Amino acid sequence: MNASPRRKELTRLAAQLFVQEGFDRTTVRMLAQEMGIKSGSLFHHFKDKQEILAAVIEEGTQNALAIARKALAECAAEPEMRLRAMARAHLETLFTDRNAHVVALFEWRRLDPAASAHLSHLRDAYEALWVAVIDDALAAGLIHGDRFLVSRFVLGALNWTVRWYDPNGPRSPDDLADELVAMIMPTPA
Amino acid sequence: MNASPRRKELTRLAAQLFVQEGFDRTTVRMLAQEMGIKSGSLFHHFKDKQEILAAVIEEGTQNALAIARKALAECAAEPEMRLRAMARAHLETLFTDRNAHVVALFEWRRLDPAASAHLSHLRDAYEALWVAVIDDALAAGLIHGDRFLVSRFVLGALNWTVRWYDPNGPRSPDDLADELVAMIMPTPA
DNA sequence: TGAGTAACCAAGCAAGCGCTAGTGTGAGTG
DNA sequence: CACTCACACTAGCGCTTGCTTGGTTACTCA
Repeated sequence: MNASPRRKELTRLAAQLFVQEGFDRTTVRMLAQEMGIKSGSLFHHFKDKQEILAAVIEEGTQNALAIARKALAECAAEPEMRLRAMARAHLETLFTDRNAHVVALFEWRRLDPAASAHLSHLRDAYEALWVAVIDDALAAGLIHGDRFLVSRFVLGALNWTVRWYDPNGPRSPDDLADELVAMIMPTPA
Repeated sequence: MNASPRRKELTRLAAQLFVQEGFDRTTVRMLAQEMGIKSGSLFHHFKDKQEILAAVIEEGTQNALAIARKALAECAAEPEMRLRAMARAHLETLFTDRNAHVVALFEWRRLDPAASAHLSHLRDAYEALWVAVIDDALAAGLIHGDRFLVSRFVLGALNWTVRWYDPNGPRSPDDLADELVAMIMPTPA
C-alpha cells in the first residue's frame, strides 16, 4: 500500500530483526526500539504486526523479480548463458536482500491468508521465469531430467545456500552459481 | 534422558503440532490438549517447553543416522550405488519421520545453546557420512565439482523437498533420489 | 497566520504466556 | 496392610503480548 521512505527504512530494520529472532519472537517493542520510536508509534506506519511481515516479504520478492528480468533481458540468447544468468541473479538478490529473503523463505507460513494469496502471485511469476529457462536448457540437451524436478532441485540447492554460505569467504556468489550449473551439466567446462 | 513409551508418544504429537503451528506459536496448553492431559501435567514428562523441542529433534536425527548407516552397510561397494543409497536413505527418513525432520530443519534456532551443542554432534556425524560418500563419487570420476559445494548443493536440494514433495503423488521418494543422482551425473542412465 | 497533517508519545487494557505449588489417585511392591 | 511412585489434576502467579486511546509536537503550504 503505502511506500513512504520512512516506511521502507522501517521495513528494512524489521527484516533484520525477523531474521535474528524469528517473526514470532520479535515483539513490537523490540521493533520499535530498533527504530528509535515507542511501540505505540509503530501502528501509525503499519496497521498490524502482520502487515510488517507482508511488507518485508513483498519488498524482497519484488526485487528478485526485477533483478531476474533485468538479467534475462541483458544476457545472450543461448540456453546455457540464460541458465547461468538466472542462477547468478538468484544468488545476487538472495545475498543483497538477504534479510528479506530469509524471512520470505522461512516465515512465509506466518502470513495471514489474504497477504499470502497476494504474495503468492509474485512468487509464481518469479518461478515461471525459472521454469522457462529450465525448459530451454532441457530442449537444447544441455541438462537432462524432468522439468519439474530439475527446477525444484535447483531452486532448493540455491535457496539452501542462505544456511551455510558466507559472503565474506573466498567464493563469490557468481562462482557459486557457476559451480551449480556446472554440476548439473554433463560436460564439464 | 528419559525414554518411556509415554514420552515417545508425546514427543511424536509435539512434533506434529510444531510443524503445524511452529514452535513459538505452539503453547503448552495446545500441546496438553492434543495429548489429552492438562497443561500442568506436561511438566511431569518434560522439565521445559525447550526440552520437548530437543526431544523431537533428537528423535529425528537419531533415526536419520540409523537409517543411513544401515543403508550404507547393506548396499554394494561401488560409489554410484553408495551415492544412490545415501540419497534414498535421506528421503526415506525425511518422509517417514517427516514432522521431526521439518522441526529439526526449521526450528533448530529455537534450541537453547546446551541442547544445540549436544545435537550438533549428532548432525555432524550424519553429515560426515555424506561427505565420505561424495568424496568416493568424486574420486571415481562419477560426478565433478568441489567436494564441499557438491555436498551442500545435494543436501540443499534434498532437504528442500519437504517444501514441495507430496508423498501421495505418483512419484516415490526412491524415484526422487534416483532422479537427483542422475541429474548430477554426466552420463544419463 | 493558521489550518491540516504526518509522526510521535505516555499510559494501559485484555488476553495469553510458561511454569509452579499443592493435592489426589490408582496400580504395583514389601 | 502400609507404602511408594508415576501420572494427572486444580488453581493461579507473574509477566509479556499485540494493540488502542487520547493527546502532543513539528512541519508544510495556502
